[in-house]
Amino acid sequence: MNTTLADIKDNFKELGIKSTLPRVVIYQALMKFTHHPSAEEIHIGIQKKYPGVSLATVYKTLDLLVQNNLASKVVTDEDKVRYDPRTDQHIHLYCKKTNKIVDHEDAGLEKLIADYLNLKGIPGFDIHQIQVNIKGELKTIIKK
Amino acid sequence: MNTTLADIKDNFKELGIKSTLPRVVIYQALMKFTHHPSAEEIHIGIQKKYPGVSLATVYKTLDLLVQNNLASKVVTDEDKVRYDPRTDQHIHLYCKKTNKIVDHEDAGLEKLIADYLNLKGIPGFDIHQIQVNIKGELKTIIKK
DNA sequence: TTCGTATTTAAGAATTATTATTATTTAGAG
DNA sequence: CTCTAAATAATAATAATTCTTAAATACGAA
Ligand SMILES: [Mn+2]
Ligand SMILES: [Mn+2]
Ligand SMILES: [Zn+2]
Ligand SMILES: [Zn+2]
Repeated sequence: MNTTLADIKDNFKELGIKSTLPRVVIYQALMKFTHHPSAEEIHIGIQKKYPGVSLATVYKTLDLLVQNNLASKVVTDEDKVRYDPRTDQHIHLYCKKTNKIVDHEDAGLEKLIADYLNLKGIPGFDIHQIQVNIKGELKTIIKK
Repeated sequence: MNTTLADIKDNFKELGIKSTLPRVVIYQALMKFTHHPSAEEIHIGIQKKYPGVSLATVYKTLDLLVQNNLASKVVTDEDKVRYDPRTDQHIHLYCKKTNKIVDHEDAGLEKLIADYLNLKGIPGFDIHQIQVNIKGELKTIIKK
């Protein structure tokens, strides 16, 4: 993963994005979360180490990342957008209990769907992206 | 479809919902739209025939419908919720061009996914609902 | 290494979808 | 037809996000 400070700076430079501390910190924080944080969560998350970064900057930076394909938006039925450090297609599990959204890898299922739709298509519709969201509950794992 | 005024009133009565003109009108409007309207669209849509219904009532009624399983919420990456007069599982096509969201019937695909997940399951996760959203563009149909 | 400048930032105001409050109206049980 | 709990309209409040602007900063050029 391009997760070190130097990597991120290179990453930004390649895209012609000015490398500022707030941006690096926000991007790192986004990558650290596993449950797809909101802008506010990221803002809170960076407070300890980097106080003073404004919430507006968090929003603008997240937008910038999305625009440059370094992140994507994830919508929920709450009134806040959440962010994903991945931009490739993958399945999301939405936990109704914890409100966590976690990634789920299932290449088999994704291929099944893609093949089916490649073959059959959708009349009158040009497919760009297929999203599979699975709602349910994360089970509490009992370690014995 | 239970779409006549009498049907809707019966429908409401069965659920113990008081049958008021605003509610009937809002519910009818929701069913008439095919592209999954926002509360505001519904509010505007009913103005001509039934002016004076407040936007707050539209919101409250839509919530009531959702609570009683007569409608469901549909989220998008815009900051407004849209509503669906269906509550059964079905596929949505999101048109990036027109912002329309249209239903797509494909029992074959839904069964394919359901069977696959029934068999394989998702470790550590209790599946309640599977949502398939397909983003892309509605093709302009050229009638000759 | 400086500069110079276009870009970015922090702060706070503004916007916008949605929800809450409350006085008034109304559905519908009796 | 009356009575009353529930619904409505009007409007204020809330909360996520965006906008505005003056001050700070990155970074290419000198
Ligand atoms: Mn909102
Ligand atoms: Mn909002
Ligand atoms: Zn993800
Ligand atoms: Zn639908």
